[in-house]
Amino acid sequence: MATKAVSAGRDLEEERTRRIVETAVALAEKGGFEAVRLRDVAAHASVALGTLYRRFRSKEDLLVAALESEMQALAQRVERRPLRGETPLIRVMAFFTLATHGMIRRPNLARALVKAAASGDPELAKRVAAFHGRTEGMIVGALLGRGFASGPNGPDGEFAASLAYNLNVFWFALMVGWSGGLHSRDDVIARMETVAAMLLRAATVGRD
Amino acid sequence: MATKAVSAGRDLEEERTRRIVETAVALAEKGGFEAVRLRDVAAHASVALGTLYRRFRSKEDLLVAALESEMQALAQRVERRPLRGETPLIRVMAFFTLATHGMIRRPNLARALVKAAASGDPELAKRVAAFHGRTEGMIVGALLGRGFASGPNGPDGEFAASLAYNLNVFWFALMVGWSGGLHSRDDVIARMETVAAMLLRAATVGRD
DNA sequence: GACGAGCCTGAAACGTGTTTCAATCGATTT
DNA sequence: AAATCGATTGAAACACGTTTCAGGCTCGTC
Repeated sequence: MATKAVSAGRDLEEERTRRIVETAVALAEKGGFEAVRLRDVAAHASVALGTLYRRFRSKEDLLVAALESEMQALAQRVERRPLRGETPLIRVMAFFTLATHGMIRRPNLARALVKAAASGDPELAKRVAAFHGRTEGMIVGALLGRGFASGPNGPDGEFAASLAYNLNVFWFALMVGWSGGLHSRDDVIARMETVAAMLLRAATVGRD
Repeated sequence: MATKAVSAGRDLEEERTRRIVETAVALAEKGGFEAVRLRDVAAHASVALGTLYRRFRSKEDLLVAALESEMQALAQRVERRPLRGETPLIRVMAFFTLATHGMIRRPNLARALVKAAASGDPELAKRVAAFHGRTEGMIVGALLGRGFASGPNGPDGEFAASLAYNLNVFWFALMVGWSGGLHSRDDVIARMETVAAMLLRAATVGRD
């Protein structure tokens, strides 16, 4: 039967792809961006170099795929244990603290992923934007947690989305700065809190 | 006399360095990051490849030097024609509009410079931080323009510096996004205005 | 004017991302 | 079982950033 064979083939392909991404993550974890040598990735994943290039346009492409996979893990963690807290600021900061720790726990990997995400390739930027969208969804969730969405001064959904976008952009920039050694993990969180507090204050004050 | 000869030597070195950077800018303007092939740069600047590498650690290093030179041009323009406007928001936006147009006027060059600035090399990040500092100085100047520095609700210098830092970080992130084709020039300016308005509102409201 | 130090040059070589290609393999069709 | 078609392989080649080095040049010193 055709379907069976085809889907078996797909499984094989997916299996291979998964192995390639996993290998890339493992190498990046050890030695960062430069340590992800595509010949090594291919060898460790037991595929030929050509196969790797059939799945991924470039090294950055591969690392963006790794980023997507990592972000999905974060999303699952957030889903399983929703962000608690009395105020939107507390909930939002719970999210960014989680995200920051999640990235920085494996610094070499994080730096490699950030570098790939900031590569400037338009094709990749679209995909980066796509998962930014998912991240923003989580931020909106944190913003609109209980007792905020329908409050008299609370931002509505559309406004929360814009806020989430801005917070997300800011966080990404802080990660780029951290990646270059400009500031520490605590700096990232502290700055994030300052800005989040200001944006939220402006949001609640200005919308009577 | 030793001094004379040494300074003559320095002049020659500086002349060569300047020519190298200028060539890099010219090539980047035409074809972006990849078009800056160091063999070509060396040839067009009439130096050997080894000489180029004596002055610059890497391709990114060279482009960061170009970025510094471009930013100095911006600083001079701001100095010559100070930013006018009734409110801090208007003045700050005048600055960011100028800066954004200045970068985006030569898109290929801008993309190349952004990529170099976001490369993640700690050595370069320090230098990028240094000119971020100068940029922040200009932003503080815009914030504290007449009628704001000593007003009853106005931020003092230290607070303005923190604000400037955050605005600058945000602008940089928007440029990275623009660089990948995520948003247009007008998007950058509109988003910048939204965030600047919110941060300034929070600043004035929260400091009675 | 000879000497020495440091810089410059030209060229080769190396590493790694990326491309290419003929031979092979595996699954499907006939 | 033979033919077919796309994917995989292994290996070579190419491009470009980066390093290295031997020889030559410039400039200040003696």
